[in-house]
Amino acid sequence: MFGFNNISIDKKSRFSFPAKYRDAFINSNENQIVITKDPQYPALKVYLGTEWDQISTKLSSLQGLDPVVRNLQWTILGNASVCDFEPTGRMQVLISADLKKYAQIEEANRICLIGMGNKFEIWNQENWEQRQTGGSLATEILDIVLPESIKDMSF
Amino acid sequence: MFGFNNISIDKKSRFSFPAKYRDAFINSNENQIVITKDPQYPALKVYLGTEWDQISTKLSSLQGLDPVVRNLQWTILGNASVCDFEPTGRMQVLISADLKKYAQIEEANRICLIGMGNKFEIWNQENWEQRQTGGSLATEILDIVLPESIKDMSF
DNA sequence: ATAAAAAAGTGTTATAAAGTGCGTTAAAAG
DNA sequence: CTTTTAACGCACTTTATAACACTTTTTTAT
Repeated sequence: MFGFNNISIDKKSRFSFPAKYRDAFINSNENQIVITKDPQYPALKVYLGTEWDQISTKLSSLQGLDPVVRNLQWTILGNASVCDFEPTGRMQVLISADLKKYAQIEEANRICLIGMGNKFEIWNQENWEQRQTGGSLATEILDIVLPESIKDMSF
Repeated sequence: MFGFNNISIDKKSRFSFPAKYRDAFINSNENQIVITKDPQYPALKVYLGTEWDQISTKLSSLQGLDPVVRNLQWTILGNASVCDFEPTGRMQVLISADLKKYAQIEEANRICLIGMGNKFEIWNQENWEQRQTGGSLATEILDIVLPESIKDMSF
């Protein structure tokens, strides 16, 4: 599940996964898709249900009294939108108004869906291009000092 | 049970859980909801009855001579409001005047209900936004030195 | 102490908005 | 040229919320 896709979102804020990923979804028996905020960039993360279960379980088990951990829990768990998903059907997923706003795709009728192996990212086209050509984005957050407990996690 | 929801509270201080959580409540056979104070932030914690039983049992069994433990017991146990809850019905819950005040949602007719997996948080919208964008809140309490006995608990 | 009034809590209904499903058309791929 | 995929439009369903009516509890005044 790799690669760049420029796809449309309809008036009700739905997009469909490109057909080329269908087999992969069917093979790993996915029936849920989870979209949430990227903790560093104005972009969205898209996890398959099986992957999400692992990440969310681990993240919610961490000691939430550490402010960095608590912030990650808020961002990732607190913004997760879980959608039922049929790999044999239209593979359509709704993006909530709140997540659209965060990724700055409120107005857009096109988004960039980037396959990153076990997850996807959703970007506003301009932000993606700027990021690719080395520019930085107004809202990005880079200087996080991570506590030991999450240094071995990848989101 | 994840995700961000901006929902209304009516004139009588009731809110209803979004319908998307209904199945989860039914599956875990919940018939009680507990709302209490968040020990660190001006926010509320919402536990399912089954989860509450575990947390409250464990917390009340701790040695109450440690001032930090005692404070947590007061805050969490001493402010808990237990509501009957029918997952198959309207899923409505009343927020007491006292808890509204603590979370600074006295005037507001909207709240943020944040699904964090096994629990929810309720925030006043402005506080939530400020917290998410890295700001700190006047009433938050961060520098708690935790006794060993609660380091493995997550509230 | 009792009655009246006010407040607090519970439940129902109506309606607008949001979300879902599916058929059709247009575009792309084989 | 045929088949598959992507995008669009429409109709239907579900959900959220405000408005209203009723019951119970608390407060106030006599």
